[in-house]
Amino acid sequence: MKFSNSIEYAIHGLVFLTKVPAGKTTQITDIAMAINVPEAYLRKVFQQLVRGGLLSSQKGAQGGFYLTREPEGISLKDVVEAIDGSLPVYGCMKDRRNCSITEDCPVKEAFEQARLKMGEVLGATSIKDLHDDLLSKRHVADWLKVSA
Amino acid sequence: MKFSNSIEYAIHGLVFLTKVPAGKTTQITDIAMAINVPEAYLRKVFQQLVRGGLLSSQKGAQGGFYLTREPEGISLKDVVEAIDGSLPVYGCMKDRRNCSITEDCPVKEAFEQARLKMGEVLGATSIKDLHDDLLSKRHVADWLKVSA
DNA sequence: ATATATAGGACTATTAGGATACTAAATATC
DNA sequence: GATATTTAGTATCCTAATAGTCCTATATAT
Repeated sequence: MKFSNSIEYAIHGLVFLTKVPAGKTTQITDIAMAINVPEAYLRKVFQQLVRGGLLSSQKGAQGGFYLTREPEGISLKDVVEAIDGSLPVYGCMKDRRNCSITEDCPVKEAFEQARLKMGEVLGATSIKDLHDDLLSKRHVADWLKVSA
Repeated sequence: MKFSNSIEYAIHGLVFLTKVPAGKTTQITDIAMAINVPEAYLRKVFQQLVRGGLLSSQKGAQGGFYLTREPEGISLKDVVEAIDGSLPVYGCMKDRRNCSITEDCPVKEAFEQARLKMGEVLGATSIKDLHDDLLSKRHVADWLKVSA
């Protein structure tokens, strides 16, 4: 069980856009090249982020993508939910078993609690945090090379 | 992103075994019938639980499965790890991108923190808790029917 | 008008999970 | 010790999800 590649691509794409002056658009070709992921696939991922409200886009000449909100307002939880739909869920198979528990199932509740905790942590980390951390930790070596 | 069916089958199988007197073995056929899941598949799931040390098995006539530890010593985290190998992981694709961060990647750290929190919660709930909850909540209706 | 860029759908490939079937090995019991 | 019983282990199939590509439609700045 792991978080999808799409999530990683999305995060890196968003961190990259943090460096772009507000109001300016960036084309998918440039972003894909900068973070070194397949362009056609990143386009798909970015479409999901637009639908999720994290990005806005402009069609046509001189168009491209830009952040809808400030990077400090975009949490990792937002990204995961925009891409995967939700944090890891306990999917009860009650119809396949002969189980009549219609509510307050303790199994489901335990997993739900865990999911909420996870959400709290991911919700507390923003794209801006990641961007700043990356710089401050001086992994500047080729991070800047790819993202500046 | 969801927890696998195998995990649910494992949990219900383990809760069922909680009702069996210590030292007594139960055959997979009976367990599968009781919790209403495919026998051949449950056998495979139980093999994973044996390898994970949660169950022991005895071959031959009058053989079967039995809990290795007391049910209060088996947490949901143990079950998830025995089946899925680990709680949800952030799988970094650094080799596909040109990224040279070898340690302390903030993205990875954030997901790792979330994973640990989730582990804490799941680690705090035991198979016995679930069993007792199910009884006390009086969903006895057909839960007892299938598990007694 | 036209060049340029995203939107969106169709499509393929690869991988993981769910499920089954069959063979080998262990053991209680007679 | 022979045998019936029962789990272990493996090989296989099916299905669904993820990863990734490509082509066409649509919007827009110039």
